[in-house]
Amino acid sequence: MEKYVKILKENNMKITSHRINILKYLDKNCSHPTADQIYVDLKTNNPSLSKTTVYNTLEVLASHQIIKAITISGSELHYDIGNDMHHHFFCKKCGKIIDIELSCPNIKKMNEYGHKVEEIHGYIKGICKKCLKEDN
Amino acid sequence: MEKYVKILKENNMKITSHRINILKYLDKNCSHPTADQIYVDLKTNNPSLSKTTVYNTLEVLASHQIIKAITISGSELHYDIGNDMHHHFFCKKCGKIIDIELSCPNIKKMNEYGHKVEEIHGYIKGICKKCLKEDN
DNA sequence: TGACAAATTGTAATGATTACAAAATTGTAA
DNA sequence: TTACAATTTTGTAATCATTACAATTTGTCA
Repeated sequence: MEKYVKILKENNMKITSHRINILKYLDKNCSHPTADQIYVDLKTNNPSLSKTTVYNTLEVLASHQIIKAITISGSELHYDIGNDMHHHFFCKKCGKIIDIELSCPNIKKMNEYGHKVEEIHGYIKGICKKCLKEDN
Repeated sequence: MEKYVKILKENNMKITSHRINILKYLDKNCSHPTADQIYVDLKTNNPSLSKTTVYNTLEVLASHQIIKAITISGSELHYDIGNDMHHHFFCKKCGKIIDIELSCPNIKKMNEYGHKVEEIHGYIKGICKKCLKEDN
């Protein structure tokens, strides 16, 4: 059984080609795409795809914690297939989102607050290495 | 010289009553307000205030690092007057944003990446203590 | 005070996301 | 396989936060 079918089955979601394609897209593209980027890219090979379906699918996948909505840019959501825990860097100049392999040991202390923790996001903003160079 | 006037002066910003009021509002209300909340609350005593002015002012204050735009909710920006470094908890049920006094020691490692770091955001999402209780 | 740059205003536009109802598809049970 | 209920998909219209813009007003400094 295909990897993505398995994921959907495990989460009691019906198997549809759009869902498989979106999952596969997120898995293969580590580029933190937006809903629109996913829509445009998949639309070429799946002309029947509707943008609402992309939004619906991302919403249901996120609610099952299969993917994660990244709010770093502040203007639109980006999506990440949540394999390992990592942080994100956002370049204020070029808008690129770069993975940062840092883990915060203090997160365990969150339990003391009494809230139920479901997601942890570490966002760092500034100017990326590449843009810094180009500024000279 | 008043505290807020001083902040504006230090940043070469013209002194206007709207700017002082918005700064004061953010300083007194540790509630992480949105632009709209600030607008509605200040409008009552300052009928001439325009919503665009609130957006402009928040934008320029943030660009001077006097305040910080919090992107935790994903749908609208909240603002924090950045005194000390702290993280934020977002309740997915009631939408409240709660300050979390945690600091991540690993952040120093960010220098190794070569990016210029300007802001650090730690977001934790889940269900807050209060909503957990009410669910029973 | 006068001049000029910067700030403010109100309205119109933008852009991401959501609401909704009709049509299509999936999974299941006979 | 067939039939049916529940879920998914579609396309369009609405929503809501934010931005663009041009006219007007205000702050600052000589």
